[in-house]
Amino acid sequence: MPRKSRNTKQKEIIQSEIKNIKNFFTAENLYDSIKKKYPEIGLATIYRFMKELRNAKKIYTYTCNNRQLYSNENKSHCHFICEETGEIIHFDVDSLDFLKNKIPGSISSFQIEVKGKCEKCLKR
Amino acid sequence: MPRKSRNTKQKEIIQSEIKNIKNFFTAENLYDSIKKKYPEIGLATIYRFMKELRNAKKIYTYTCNNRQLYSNENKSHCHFICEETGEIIHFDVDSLDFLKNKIPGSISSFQIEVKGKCEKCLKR
DNA sequence: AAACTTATTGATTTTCATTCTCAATAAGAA
DNA sequence: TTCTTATTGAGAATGAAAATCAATAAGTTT
Repeated sequence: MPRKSRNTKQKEIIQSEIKNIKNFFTAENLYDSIKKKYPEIGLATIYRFMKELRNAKKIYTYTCNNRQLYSNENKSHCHFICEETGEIIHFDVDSLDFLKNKIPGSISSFQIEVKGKCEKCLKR
Repeated sequence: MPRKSRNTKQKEIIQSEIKNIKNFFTAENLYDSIKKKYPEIGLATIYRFMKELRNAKKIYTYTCNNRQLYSNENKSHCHFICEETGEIIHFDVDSLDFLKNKIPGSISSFQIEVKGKCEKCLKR
């Protein structure tokens, strides 16, 4: 843990790229899109800086399919996985009432993963 | 995908060991406890058979801390992670109402992960 | 019970996302 | 300009889970 953080070209590049992303993205997603303009960027730098941004609460992180997902606006990530087909369907919950009096602290983000059978499979 | 499944000593051992477990457990947990009585068991066999049991819906699987968790009874797994200390606190939800009309199919299991600041950290 | 087919095993290797290492570079204070 | 040290990028390391494969064994067929 360095005592003082420095502003670098790489951090600017990453942050300005993130600003344009509306949905969830992986480190590889980010790496690929930045590499087009700045081929000299390193994947390790992405991972490192994303961690810094997460600690600074400037982005939110989730896990989907054993991969880390990042988001700069969504404070929740919910998906339904069909156990037959493996299909992933995203959904939203509008209220946090279901967490009321469950959480011993303050909430900054959450994710829900539901497994089951999708409608197509139920009809078969 | 074999056409016909066979009953083996190893499968019996694993299943009878699982029956005694009340909480969530990892493949390593299972491997370690079985190895005491049956040192010849292979870790690959555990992973393989757990997958088979999952597909047969005889156990439920969750992800916690980037590790796969298994359970033979719990149909849900909920935890709260303190972003400051990394402490993990488990909790339960009693009703599935919050998922009503959100899920395009039937639900067999679910997990919730909440991130935030625990009470100790809030007081500091 | 012997022969036969093929599912299963266990040791090992591979995978793949993420983290670590470390020498070289560069931010920004002095 | 010099100096301290945070940051970088390439590549190696990590670790859980999956894949490989020759040897073994389940259980069906004679």
